[in-house]
Amino acid sequence: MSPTDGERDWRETTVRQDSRLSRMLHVLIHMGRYEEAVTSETIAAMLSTNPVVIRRTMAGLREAGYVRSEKGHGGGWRLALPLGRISLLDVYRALGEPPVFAIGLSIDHAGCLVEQAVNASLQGAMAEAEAILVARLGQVTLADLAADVDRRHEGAGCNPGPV
Amino acid sequence: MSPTDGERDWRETTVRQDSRLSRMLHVLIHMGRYEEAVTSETIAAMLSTNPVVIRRTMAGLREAGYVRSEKGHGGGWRLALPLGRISLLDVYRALGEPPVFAIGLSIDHAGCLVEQAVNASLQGAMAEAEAILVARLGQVTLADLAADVDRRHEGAGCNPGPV
DNA sequence: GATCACGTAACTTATGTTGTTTCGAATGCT
DNA sequence: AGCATTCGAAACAACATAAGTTACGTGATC
Repeated sequence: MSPTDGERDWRETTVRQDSRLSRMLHVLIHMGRYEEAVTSETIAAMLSTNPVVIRRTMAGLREAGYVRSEKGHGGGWRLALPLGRISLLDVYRALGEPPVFAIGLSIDHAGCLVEQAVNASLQGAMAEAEAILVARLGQVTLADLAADVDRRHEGAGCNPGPV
Repeated sequence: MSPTDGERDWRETTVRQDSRLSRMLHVLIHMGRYEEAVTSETIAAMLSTNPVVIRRTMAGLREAGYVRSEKGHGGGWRLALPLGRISLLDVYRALGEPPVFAIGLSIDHAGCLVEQAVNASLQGAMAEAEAILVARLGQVTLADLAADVDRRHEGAGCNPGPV
């Protein structure tokens, strides 16, 4: 019965909910508190994950010029810019602008006017929502968040290792 | 924390990009053009998918009172309300309010002030974006979309089966 | 009662972040 | 020079969930 056997043009993309932005912001703000280089291992312990995951994710930030990495003794990661020069939007973009929405459009029937109308409406709403999100992310710098932290309590931080 | 009681929880979960909303809107508008019952099989052919997927997805719409299903000869799915009485938001909610965002928060370290500040900022931005999205979805009815279709072209529709 | 069509359960598929291991390359200390 | 440290990158498994599929039961119509 299956109407279209060969047709696989489903443009379906799976998107695991992506916590890279949240995690990298966390890391960068911590880095802003210390001048010394931080190793991937230390950061991984901080986030309860693996050093390789850290390197993989921070690679985008390095290419965008927000952090630098150094090998060998005393090496690790350092901020390349002050926190005030990095917005949440900058980090988001450095991560490759991962998909914002978990809601997708079905584009099976490009010629169907109903689908066109549906998708145009949904797309418009999502574009507007994304514009708001991007605008807000662009207005907040990492320094702003660091100040929030100071406002919440003096000097407390995350311990490396599990909570 | 817990800014709002009904607030979505941003736990780390995998989320495949969800085209159910788009697809159901598509189906409902088509149903608005015919008075007769439409079988899951016909709808499935229309969307190049499986009847069971249709039943599974439409179950939410039925429970919410937007469609009715009848078994046996001449059975199938019918609208329970005129298109003008159903907003895109209604459909979204009938589907169980699936996750809007593919961006998640890391909540590994509930006691970490940095994480709290990061998540509060991200959550605020996402909540605002979601509010915009919900507002827009609530303003558009299925009848509005059907009118868009008429405006684009007279009477053309999707043929059951592949495009 | 035979057929049609939905209802539901159970299983498989597909996809991308994440987790992990492993090797190589570059850096710095002894 | 030799060696420990640390990043870089490739390769693979794990995980979660919408979508796809199969199978069987239930109820309505002819």
